[in-house]
Amino acid sequence: MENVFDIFEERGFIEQVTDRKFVRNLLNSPVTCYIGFDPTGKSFHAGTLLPIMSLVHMQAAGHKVIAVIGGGTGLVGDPSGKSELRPVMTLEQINENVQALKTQLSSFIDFNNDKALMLNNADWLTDIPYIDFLRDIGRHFSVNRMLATESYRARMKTGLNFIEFNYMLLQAYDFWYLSKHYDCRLQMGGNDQWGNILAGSDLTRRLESKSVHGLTFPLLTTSSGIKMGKTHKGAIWLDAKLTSPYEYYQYWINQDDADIGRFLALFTLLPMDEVRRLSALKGSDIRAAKEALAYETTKLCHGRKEADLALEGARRLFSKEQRFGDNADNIPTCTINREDLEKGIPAFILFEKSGLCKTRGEARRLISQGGGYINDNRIRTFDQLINSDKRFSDPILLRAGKKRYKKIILE
RNA sequence: GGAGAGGUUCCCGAGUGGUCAAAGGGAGCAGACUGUAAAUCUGCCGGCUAAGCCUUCGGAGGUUCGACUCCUCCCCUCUCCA
Repeated sequence: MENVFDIFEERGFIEQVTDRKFVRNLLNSPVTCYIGFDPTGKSFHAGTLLPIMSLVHMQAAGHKVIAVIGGGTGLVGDPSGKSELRPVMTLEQINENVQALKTQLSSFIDFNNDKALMLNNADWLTDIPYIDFLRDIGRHFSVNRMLATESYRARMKTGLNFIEFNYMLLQAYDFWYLSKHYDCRLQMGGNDQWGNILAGSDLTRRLESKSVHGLTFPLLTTSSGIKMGKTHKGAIWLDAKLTSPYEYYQYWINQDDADIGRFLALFTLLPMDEVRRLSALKGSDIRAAKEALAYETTKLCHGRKEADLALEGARRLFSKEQRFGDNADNIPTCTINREDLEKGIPAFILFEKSGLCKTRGEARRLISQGGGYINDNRIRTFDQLINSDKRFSDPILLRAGKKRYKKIILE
């Protein structure tokens, strides 16, 4: 079997490694590795997809993976890569999130027969006596060196409080704990975790005279510099209830040309030959590559059926010939009271009600500027009365701008 | 605890008694051009069926015809001193 390290390198997963040769060698035989995840939300989002994909590859290569949900560290809050203190979460919130994340992750990773583990670091972190911790763990950390790390240095201007300062020790403790109890030899994570990973590796060496390693992924931003997985509306969630498969598909198909090749390698499992072929496409042919990216990512996250639907729906809406038609698709919908519509609803109110615009003012602006469409006809005046007479065929399709659609269902 | 600086609309950041819903930039949205891309140009960018009205400038009070701008108290952040 091919060494995952090579797969990682080929697909662009690697930013830094503690010791390239050593780690590659280590991965020649089955190894246990871990990645920590924040329990800050009830769902993972596109920004956490990269580490998840790395676990998928690790597992496929026969390694044992541990996903650590930071139920304990979440109580403290990681300052890495953040400019401000994060709101401290309550234990209940975190526990709720941990549960949800567990189920979600299991659609990517096989947790059967201990092939993979999901642990909550609250289990070993929350009961440590403070004095013991200081004496056994704290003494191994040089404050001078900690202050020199990128993650802390960045915070020297804006401020860093003691609880955040401690985060590094807790994550280091995790790595040590996992190496001791699960023979975990490798920690992976985003590049903002580099300092924390090294801290864990140092601590383990000091405590156990054992060498454990780390590997980080590039911190993904899109070509335009925006953090991966965020849009103006907020995060792109992996949970279908928070981000529908249709929206998820749209998120991916709308990525920059410049990002497509990189994303195909990172976020799909297509063979690299195919990735290279798609990446080589030029001009408007790139759409084919984007479609592949959108389809494959949606399939991985939501399954083949949903991916097919999203693909069809998108094709129907965006193909020149027929903009809308039958209703067998999963375009976002909203329901409107039938009687209200019979009486007639001003267009801008309809746009606001449908959720296409946040406020009526926004809807007014949209329509006035020529961005409001109903069944593919531009609406002329913002307060044009929309009603259910023949001019508007039964499934009313609203469109805001070029690519945001909403289907109106009467009830 | 002492001294100083500061908290402005999504973010950065002007404003220091009326001309302020608040400069400028970024982000975002729309239009044109396109390929559901990028770049570019134009318009928009607190709420409200709006030439007007309403709610905002850390919080609570006060001075004033009138406050984001002045006074009082409180909360929070940063820098230096301990």
